[in-house]
Order: sequence, then structure tokens, then C-alpha cells
Amino acid sequence: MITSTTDPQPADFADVRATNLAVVLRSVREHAPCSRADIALSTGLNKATVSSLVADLIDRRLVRETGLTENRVGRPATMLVLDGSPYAAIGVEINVDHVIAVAVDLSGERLLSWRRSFPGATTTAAQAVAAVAAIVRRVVNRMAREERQVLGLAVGVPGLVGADGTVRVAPNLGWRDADVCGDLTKALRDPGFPVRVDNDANLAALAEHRFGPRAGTANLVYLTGEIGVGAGVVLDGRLRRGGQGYVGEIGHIQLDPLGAECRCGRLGCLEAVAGIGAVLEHPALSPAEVEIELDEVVRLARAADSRTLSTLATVGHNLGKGVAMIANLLNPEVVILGGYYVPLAPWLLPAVEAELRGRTIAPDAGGCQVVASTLGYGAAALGGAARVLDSVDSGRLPRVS
Amino acid sequence: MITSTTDPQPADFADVRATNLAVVLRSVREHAPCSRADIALSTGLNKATVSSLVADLIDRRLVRETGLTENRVGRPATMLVLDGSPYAAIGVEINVDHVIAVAVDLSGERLLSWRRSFPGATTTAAQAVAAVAAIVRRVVNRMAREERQVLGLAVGVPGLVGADGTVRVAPNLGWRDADVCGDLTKALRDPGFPVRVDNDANLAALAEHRFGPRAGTANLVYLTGEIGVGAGVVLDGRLRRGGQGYVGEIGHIQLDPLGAECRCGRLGCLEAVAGIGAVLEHPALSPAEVEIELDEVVRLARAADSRTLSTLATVGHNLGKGVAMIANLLNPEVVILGGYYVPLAPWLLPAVEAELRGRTIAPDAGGCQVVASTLGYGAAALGGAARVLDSVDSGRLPRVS
DNA sequence: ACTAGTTTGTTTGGCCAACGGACTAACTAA
DNA sequence: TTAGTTAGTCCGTTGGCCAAACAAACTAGT
Repeated sequence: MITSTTDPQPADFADVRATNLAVVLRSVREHAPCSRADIALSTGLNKATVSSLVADLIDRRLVRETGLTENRVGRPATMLVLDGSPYAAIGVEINVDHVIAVAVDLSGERLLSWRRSFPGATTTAAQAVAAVAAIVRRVVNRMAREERQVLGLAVGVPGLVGADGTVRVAPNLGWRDADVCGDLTKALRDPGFPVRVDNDANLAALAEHRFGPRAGTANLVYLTGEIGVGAGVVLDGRLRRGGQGYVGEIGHIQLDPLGAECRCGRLGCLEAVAGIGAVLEHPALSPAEVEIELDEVVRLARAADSRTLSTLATVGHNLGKGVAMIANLLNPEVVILGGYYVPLAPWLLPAVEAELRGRTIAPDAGGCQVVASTLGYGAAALGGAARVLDSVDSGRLPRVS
Repeated sequence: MITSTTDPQPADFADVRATNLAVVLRSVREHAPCSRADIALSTGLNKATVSSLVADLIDRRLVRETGLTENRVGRPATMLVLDGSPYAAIGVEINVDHVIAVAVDLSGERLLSWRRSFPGATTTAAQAVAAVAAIVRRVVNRMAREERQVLGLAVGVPGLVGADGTVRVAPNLGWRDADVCGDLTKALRDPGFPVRVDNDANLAALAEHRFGPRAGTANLVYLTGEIGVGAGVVLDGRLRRGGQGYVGEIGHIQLDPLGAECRCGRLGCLEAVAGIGAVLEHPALSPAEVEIELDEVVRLARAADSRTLSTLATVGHNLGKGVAMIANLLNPEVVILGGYYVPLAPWLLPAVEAELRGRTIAPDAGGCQVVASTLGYGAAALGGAARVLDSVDSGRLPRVS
């Protein structure tokens, strides 16, 4: 059955065409290299229809023919692959002290991955927007030199982002009601591609959903382990944002009424008892110092320093409470730990899993697994690119040249 | 754009037709009585197309012409309404000591609402299935006498229900791994309509989503207040079930590590500190006794008995912690309190709202409101019927006779 | 009463996209 | 060389939407 996202939308031929173009595009992405006959078989579309759709995709330079099969019975098949060269999707993430920009081609191949530090300790929204605009302009120029058309840009911000791309609150950046999307669009002056702003955890979840080892998992949750803790939630194959776009704000849920005081003033927030701050000795460090001290923690843990191990176990158990909450409420197939949790995962995961299993009412934790992200730093930026590719995959193809 | 629920599904004409039939059907449901021209205007479909679609719906007896407009300029319009008479949707809920069966017609009009108590104190799955089969047979007979075709049946069970309709665990019923859906289908012997089993909170959420005062709200959460506490979650307009169907199992999330002991053996579960058990004096009562004692609590609260008010305030604050968790993680537009929470709502809601506002990181609680359900007992049964109507609305129309 | 204007809903013809089957193309195997 | 196999195109058909013309049935104004 056809089901439109916004319900009362009628369908016509154009929709059928767009749907089937997207189906074929996804099929090529999944099975490349493959022949038209393969696509017809795997999608159930008629061979003639597939030929027509593929011709259309080739016209749009989304798909490319690449040689023939050999040494097989029957007529050789002309193989199809996604055409990587003519397009690019850009993702950016804004962090406390730096921005990361990533560009990928249509097949998800990473074209570039740039990082730029902010000069000062704190950054206003306007400064950040200027920095993002600058780096994006450079990326766009690079793409233009490679004769790629930019399909879109998505920017991840650690904070509450409304549906319109306005940043309502970003505690770690100190922002409030900043129209990042509007300002950025203005700063880029008629960029010719859509610009979107989203929560960093949301985009990182999308990155895992498209590029991670568990790509394609219909229900997954990504937990950021930065200064703050947030979650990106994919349910039934799509990112869920809720009524105002604030899904996954798990950082200040109280785990223990008698727990440590959080930066937000409340007691026992997940962020306070299971955030990176609970791992390190000295609170309120700069990001660079955090990394240094984190390395030291890893070194001590490797050396089986008992105090470090006990701290990590405590944090792991606290984190496990949070993961169990997610498992009970959202029943994902997998919860992916990102950010600073990744290097600490060997010591955190046992405690997390123990808590998860002990606290979920569903047998076997509802089939929920916990893993550390393998995407590395810049997951949200990569997710921004995934966001752009998603919109292509769901049928917003670039106009034929 | 057309977006299929299971992604790689290609579309063809039949899909366009089914989509547009459903669009017109929903339009009639929403704007009835209305003319073909009204539908064309509101859906954007062509007048000719609407005529053809309406003719099809009339053939299927889903829609009926009802008189002409008068005293208006121009040719009088033939008004259309949903045809209530030829179909029925059945919903059933299984409770600890009784079952409730509800039938509604296509327009949601309630045709009957039957309740049947179980004889013994406890009921096995087999006994319950037999009782449900018996009451459903009687409902089906009644519908047959009224010459209605039964479109489907959905049964709500308070427990973990897998995607296949198997009840994995139902603590309050004492069931484990009961194939309720399979057994019920067998007991009904080729019923000629689809039989589904779902979690009671899920169905109640659907009931609110279709019939409640906040019907149509894209993101809502229903909280059951029975012996156990569970949540049904509607996000982006659809019920979300997660990986194995266990979304919303909030009852045994720990609110306070030092809280009261729960029936599950853990400490400080939501169910233990905010369930109905925390309101009443005597734990482990039979459902009938609970109702009696609940009436007494309401009486005392009305009389401003200070101990009762303080108990309710405590429970309200605890419940508020749970609602805040939901608001932070899922960001719904509304959380609806059901079951035993409804009569207690006047005393619970102030505390719940205070906690909600104090514990949500998003400004204004992310736009989340808390209200008491107005659907009364049998919400899950009504939701079962809603589940059946949903599948009609999304395009699974009954075959033309 | 008659005409002009308005609105409804049907009819007609055109268009578009998918489909099935026939057909051509290009290979392997014997 | 021939038979068999597989790939992809061509062509006529089908089905559903659309635009526009048209018929139907009313009100309003003279």
C-alpha cells in the first residue's frame, strides 16, 4: 500500500514514477553492481519499466553503466552502479570548540572531512554561523571544482532544535533562540541547495542508520557521549522528532534523587552521573583538556588501576540505567554509544549490559543490544550528509540537467 | 510523495487507486456530510476522479448518498456520508477479572459495548481465549442479524505482546508465552476477518488518537493506570511498536533507588510508587475491591482529608517524574492518563504538571500537555475497533460485494 | 415567466506510466 | 553450427488521473 507521510495527500502518476525511481535507486545502491534484469527481479517491477526508470536515472546522472558481465551463459548484462561523480551531500557538525564538515557522494563515499577549530573559548551563534558558512563555502567551491552539484546541507547542533531549524537552547554552547538555519541560509546567499539544521544526536543516529555496521536497522537509538548526553531515535526506519523536535532529550532525566548535582541544578541527572564529567577528575574542563584527561583514564583503565575501574563501573551502571529506560520505553534493536563513550566502551559495556538485562521487563531485554559506535568523531556531520541522501532516496531527485 | 511503509515496495496504478480511495474515504469521514465537489476541493483531486472514486466507495457500501442541498445558488449537491450500516469493527480488551467487547460502525458510532466477568479469581490464557471467543461469537451473530459484515477484530491484553500476537508475559494475568492470536483464531474457526492481538496501552492510545478529544494529534502517549502501568506511543501519526513490539513498557522503570518495593522485586519502579497500589491502603486487592476502595479515596479527597491529599500529591509527583521522562524522551504533544488515574486526576494533575515543568529540559515542557482520558473504561476495547478502522482508512477496503 | 448566472456532477478525449509478451541481441555449451 | 540461455527493447494494452466541455438543476433579477 502507498501511505503518504502527511495523510490526506492524493497520489497520481508523478508519484508512482517518483516512488519507483526511488525504489530503483535504492535497489542499485543496495545491490550494485547489478543489471536491469536483477533490479526487475528484486523489485518486482516489469523489465520494461525498469529500463525506462534506469534511463531516467542515467539522464539525471544518478546511475551509470559500467561494463558488461563476462563468461556467463546468455547475453551479457550491462552492469549499473551509482554514479558517484556528479553530486555531493554536505554535513556539518558544530561543537563547543570546533566545526567538522563532511562531504560524501551519492554512494556514501567520503569525499572530504575537514575540521576547523574556533579561536576563542566560547563562541556565539553568529560567530559559529559565520565559521560554518566559511567552511561550507570552501567545501562548495571544492565540489564545484570537481564539477559536483551539491544536493543539500544539514548542520548538527548540540541542543534543542525546533522544526524550523531554530536553536531554542544549546546549553554547552550558551545559545538561546538562535535562528541558525535562517542566518546560515542568508550567509550562504542563495546557495541553490536546501539547508537544514538538526540536533546532533538525531543526525548521528541517521549516520548509524545509513553508514554504521547496523545500517538499515529499523529501530535504533544513538546516545551521544559528549559534555551533554542526548539521544537520536529511529523508529520504524525513520528519525522521529516528536511534536516540537525534542525527542531524545535524555540528558536531564533523573536517575537518582540523591545523585550528584548537575550543571542544570537538578540532582542525579543522567548527564551528571553517566556523562563524561562523571568519568573525569576535574569538572568544567575545556574540550581539549577533556581529551587529554580521557586518554589518561583509558591508560589507567588499561593498566587496571582499581580506582579508575571502579569509577568506570559506576558510570557504566548509571549509563545502563539510562539505556534500560530507553529499552523499556522505545524497544530498539540496538542502542549505539557514541562520542567519548567509544574509547571507554570496553569498561563501560559490561556494566551497561548488566543493568540493561536487570532492568528491562521484556525477556532478553526486548532483543536490545548495546554497542559502541564505530563511526568515529564527526558522526553527526556524517549524519548530516546521510540526511541529505535520505531525502534523495525517498524521492526528491535532483532535476534533470 | 508516496512513501511505502516497507520501503522497497514499488507502486503501480492499483496503489494510486487505493491511496485515493482512502483519501476520499477519510475526507468524507472528516467533512461529512459533503458533496463530491467539496471533496474535490479539499483533496485537490479532479472532480471526475472524485466521482469515479465515490462511485467505487458506494459500490463497496462504504459511503452513501443522503439527500440534496436546498436553498443555495446553483445546482443542488448530493451529499455524501459514511455508510454506517453494512460494516462493523470489533474491539475486545482482556482484564484481570473481565472482558469488554465493543463494536463500532464505519463512522465510529458505537454499536454495542458488552462486559462479561470471569467466574474465578484468576484466569488462564485458555480460559480467557474461550471467553473472548464466546463473546466475539455473540457479537458477530448480533452483527450478522443487523446484516453487517465484520471488518476485523483486535484484542487488547495487559502485557508484552509480540509482533505475531503472542503474549510473552502478562504479569497481572499470570500468563507466559500464550499464543492468544493463534488460539483465538482457531477457536473462532475461520472467522472470515482478520484477528489481531495487541498490548492494551497501544490500543488505548489508538482509541485516543481516533476518538478522543485530542484525536488526530500526531504525537501522543497514553498511560494506563491499572494494576500495572504501561504506555501506548503514537509518533508521527502512527502507533510505534519498536523492534519486538514492546514500546512503552514504562511500569518498571526505576524512579527512585530507595523507593518502595515493587511486585517485580525491584525497588522504586514507577508502578510501585505511582501505580494504583501506591494510592490504596491495602496492597494486592482484587479488582472489585480496588474499585470500592478507590471510590473511598475519591470521597476522602473530595472531603479534603489531609492524609489522602498528601498521598495523592506524593503519587502525583511520582507520576509526574514518569511523565517528564516521557516528555523528555518522546516529546509528545499530549500525555493522556487513563484507567484509575481518571477519577483521581483532579488531585494528581497539579503535582504531575509541576514535576513535568520542573523536569523537562525543553522550554514549556516541549509543548507537552497532560490530561485525563475522557473515554471511560473500555478504552482499549474501543482502541481495538480503532485499530480495525485504521487499517480500512489506510487503504485495506473490504472487497466489493 | 424568462433569462442570466451559478454550482454540481458526468462525459469525452488525452496523457502517462506500468505491464505482458514478442522480439532482438549476444553470449555459452555441445 | 545449432540449441539453449539470458538481457534488454519494442509495442500494444490497460488503467487511472486530468482538463475541458457539457448537461442538469437550482437562484436571482427583471
